[in-house]
Amino acid sequence: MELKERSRVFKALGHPARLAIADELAGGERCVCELLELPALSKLSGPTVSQHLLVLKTAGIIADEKRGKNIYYRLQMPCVSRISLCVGERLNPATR
Amino acid sequence: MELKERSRVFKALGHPARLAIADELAGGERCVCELLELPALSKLSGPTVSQHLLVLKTAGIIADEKRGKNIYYRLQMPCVSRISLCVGERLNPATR
DNA sequence: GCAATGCTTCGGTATTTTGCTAAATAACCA
DNA sequence: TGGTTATTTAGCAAAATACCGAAGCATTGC
Repeated sequence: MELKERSRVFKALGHPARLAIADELAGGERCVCELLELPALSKLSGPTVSQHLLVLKTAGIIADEKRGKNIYYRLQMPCVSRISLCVGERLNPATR
Repeated sequence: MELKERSRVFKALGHPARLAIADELAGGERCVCELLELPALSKLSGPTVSQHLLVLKTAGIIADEKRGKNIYYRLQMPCVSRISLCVGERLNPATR
């Protein structure tokens, strides 16, 4: 049954908006308001982004913490950033 | 726009059947008939598995080659096997 | 040529996912 | 207290995905 669990992690990353969030959080924690500014997310409504955050959290990829008025998210599965790099390299080997 | 392309790779791996196929192909090339025998795929119909193979191929994860009566698939993105391992470790750190 | 095998493509339905607006909650400030 | 800001939850329509059976296409063996 761990196959299903493992695939849930990939599924969570399998959406441009969510991958953009993971990429951004690889650079350190961000509050939701900061994430909303990302070019890749700027066309989505607040609730939609919130929904994507929940998917990532449920998969165990990110964690949240409330501080004051804001909620901060951070990457909880550090290997995700390495993964993303590796896939990116494979995709356009010509660009290197 | 490479964000979308990269997320397509994750999306492709984000299904138990397809992840099982990728796992299996990490051990070397297999014909479709062999893949159909995998426990994780044994409950799916031939057409369905074929469909999953197409998704993986479209994402650039696997490649196929016809030899005689059979079609053989192989992993074209080797880093995928490493990725899968890394996620697996993260998921149940207790079991190690 | 004909039948059998291995796999894919087609057409359809059921389920899941995505994204929205409106409404709720929570913290802060005046 | 009442208003404002930051974010989530609820409910819903539209789009995408998953799955199947039937039909199609090569290739092989007789």
